[in-house]
Amino acid sequence: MPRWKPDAAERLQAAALELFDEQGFESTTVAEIAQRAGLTQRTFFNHFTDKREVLFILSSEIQRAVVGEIAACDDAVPPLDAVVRALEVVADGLFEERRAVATRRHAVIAANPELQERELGKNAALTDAIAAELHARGCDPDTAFLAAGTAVLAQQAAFQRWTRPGETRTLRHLLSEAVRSLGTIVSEDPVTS
Amino acid sequence: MPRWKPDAAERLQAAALELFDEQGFESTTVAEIAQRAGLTQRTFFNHFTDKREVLFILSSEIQRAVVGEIAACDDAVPPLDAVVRALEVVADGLFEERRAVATRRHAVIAANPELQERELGKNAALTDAIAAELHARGCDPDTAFLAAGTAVLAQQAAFQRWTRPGETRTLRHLLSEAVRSLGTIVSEDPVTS
DNA sequence: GAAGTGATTGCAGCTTGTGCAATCACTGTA
DNA sequence: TACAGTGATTGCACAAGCTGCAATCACTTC
Repeated sequence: MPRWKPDAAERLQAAALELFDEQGFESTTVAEIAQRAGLTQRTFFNHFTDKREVLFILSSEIQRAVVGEIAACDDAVPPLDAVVRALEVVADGLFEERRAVATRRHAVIAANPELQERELGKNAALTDAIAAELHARGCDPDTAFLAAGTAVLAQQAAFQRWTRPGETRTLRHLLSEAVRSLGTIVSEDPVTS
Repeated sequence: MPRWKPDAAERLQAAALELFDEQGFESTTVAEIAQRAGLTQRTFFNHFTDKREVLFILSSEIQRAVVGEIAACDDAVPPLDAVVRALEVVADGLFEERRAVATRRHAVIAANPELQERELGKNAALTDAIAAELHARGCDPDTAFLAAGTAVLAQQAAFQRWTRPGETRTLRHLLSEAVRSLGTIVSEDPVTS
């Protein structure tokens, strides 16, 4: 018998998601979360830098996956296309099987401004990481940032839809739909054409 | 003689900007800021909901201005173009004359993750407000979000450059340049063409 | 002259988050 | 078997952010 039950971080995340769902983020204390996971407040802060971070366990893995896919992509592929393809692969590999949890989590985040800000921060970090990778592939920094930002924007729109109750299409499908819409929107703009 | 010195919020903002610049955001306490402004911590929290908010006095005004410009725009103008034109007008009307302060403020924000998250939150709020206005003009919600997000992304890229030391071009100029780059990036993408 | 307004303040209290030292089952080594 | 080392967990003390409530007091209004 191990000294401690395993998967402390996962247990904390599950407890947090339940409590935020039941009572809301603000009126849930870290002590409560830890208690439901059979741990203490101090231990919570050993695993997560702050209360919000408990809902973002996966983001570093997602970021690594996306950047890796871009790096593996042929250099001839234009920047935006490279990023979109990477996001599609990751959508299939990491998101699709987690749709149920992702939807609950998304509802919790949507209900609280602090959590929304943290999610925006994670998206920005993803954008910067993508831009850095594009830069490493030879893109100039400004183009890299715009291409990364455009792709993440499409991802955001697709994710929004993907977590709507009643929506059954895959994230990959919604993503390429969003990218197509973007093409229309930008090409209709007199300044760009 | 008035009972209290006027412009408490502005004084607090000036004091905060100085202190954050001198010592950093984290190692500056709200009590310190209030003291330098000749007030107390309690009064600080009467004016601002939290410590970060003191650097974002103008954002509500900016948001109102942008939305107003879009509303005043001819309905025949396509969505992205309408938003970009509005951002250009506001760039001239609210930003250009504040370049010096904006640059100091931007440096402070860039140095602290919490402040960056708050700025992302403000940009997201702006995006949502723009999308709502586009929707009111007849856009479907998804197109509205993508058009708003694209414009704000360009604004972000332009603002980034505008606050770089040595950069002398106007924000309006940098903004239309960013929009043009976006056009190139998106039109080079096989998926959208 | 009396009553009302509103920006400011003090204070008590809760929560978040950190530093530091201690615990204690498990592991590897002599 | 003995014994030192590792590492996840914990308690405690404490700084700082933030809130609710009641009080102050110059200025305004009737």
